[in-house]
Amino acid sequence: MGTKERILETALRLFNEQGIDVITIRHIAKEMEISHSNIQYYFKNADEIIATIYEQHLAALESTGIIESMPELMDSIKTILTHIYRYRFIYIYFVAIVRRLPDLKTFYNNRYKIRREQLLKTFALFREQGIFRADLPDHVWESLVKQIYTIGDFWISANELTTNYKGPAVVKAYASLITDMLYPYLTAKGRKSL
Amino acid sequence: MGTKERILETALRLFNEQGIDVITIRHIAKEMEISHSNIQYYFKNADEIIATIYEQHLAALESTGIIESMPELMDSIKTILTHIYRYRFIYIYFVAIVRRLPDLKTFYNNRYKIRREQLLKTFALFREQGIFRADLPDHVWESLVKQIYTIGDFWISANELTTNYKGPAVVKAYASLITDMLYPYLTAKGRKSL
DNA sequence: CTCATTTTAGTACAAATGTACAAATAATTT
DNA sequence: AAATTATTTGTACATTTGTACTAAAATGAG
Repeated sequence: MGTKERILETALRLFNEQGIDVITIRHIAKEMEISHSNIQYYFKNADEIIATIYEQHLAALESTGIIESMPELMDSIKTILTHIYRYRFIYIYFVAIVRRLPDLKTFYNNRYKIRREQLLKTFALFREQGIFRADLPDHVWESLVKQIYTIGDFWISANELTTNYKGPAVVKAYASLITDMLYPYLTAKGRKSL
Repeated sequence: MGTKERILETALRLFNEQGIDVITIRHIAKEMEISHSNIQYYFKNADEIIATIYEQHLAALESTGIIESMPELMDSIKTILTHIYRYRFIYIYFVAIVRRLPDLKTFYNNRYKIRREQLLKTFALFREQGIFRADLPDHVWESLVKQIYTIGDFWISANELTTNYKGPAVVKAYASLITDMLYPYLTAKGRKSL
């Protein structure tokens, strides 16, 4: 593994453990036992490291087309939550990061628009399949997408406020929270498919 | 208005506008056109100011007993969201703040426990009144409380990621998001009561 | 008015950080 | 082997911040 990759890995670990407000290039260098000038050779400053990690994360989340069944949806949710957990510092400092790096906001919004469409199509499909209720107005489904996104982006933070779950176990807990979230939208047939 | 109150007001404004990671005692002093030593006379450091503002906010949110009707619930939600908007920096930097000031976590958790009980009781009441569905398992209601809290704590952040709504208008938008959130839990009778 | 107390201002200093630059070392090419 | 390029280190400097301390100014009590 090259120096650049080791920098990114060490930075990710330190950001996750201690936060972007206390970790500087010098801390990362000390942890790696190299000079801070060496890191500067690859990244001008800490913000550039953060931006690179963020892009890595988004690339790993690359969307996989429209989801067509309930088990597929569950799988997708768990995969995404696992990725988010690995890059959890991003979500804990999300607003501070996009304020410092406005470009990332564009990335985020582009992705959001695509995912929103995909999710709405999945919901429509589930209604056709008789898994989801057909008696709910459109704005409720729109709101559901927003709810899922808000919780998807901030479950890590919510958990840290209460520290109910420690370590990777939190992924399982919040995957089932999202399952519960969908429960009242299911038809009798949908509930059986669970 | 005394100097101490003016410090707290100025700090709140600057924290909301620019964030706790960039605003120091010296910035607040410059904005107020007083010396930073003067602020130090009242608060040892910026963390003490943050803690004081947080306590003010929690005091303003003081819980009002169990909610017994749908309109009362809507009112309560709107009131709380308005308070949160006024103190929005807290929610944007929530995790960073409780990491720096672990005592606030205790405050938060005590409040959460009380509110959780109250909400569950309200839901039970609404089921008895035939407004809420009676066919949903307990864990779904537990999860609903968590969902409401997660969104309640992070709607400000979620909005800033997309910047859909600017200024106080955001309160209205997210109040109706929470209304939508409850929609699939309503019975036919409950839907009419809206 | 005088004295004591409270409030405000000014200054100074150490530590941390971002940034720049030159020198040394390692790796690669010719 | 010599020259070139890539990588790493050491150092230095300006700026910011937290913190401490002293002095000045304002306020209030007797």
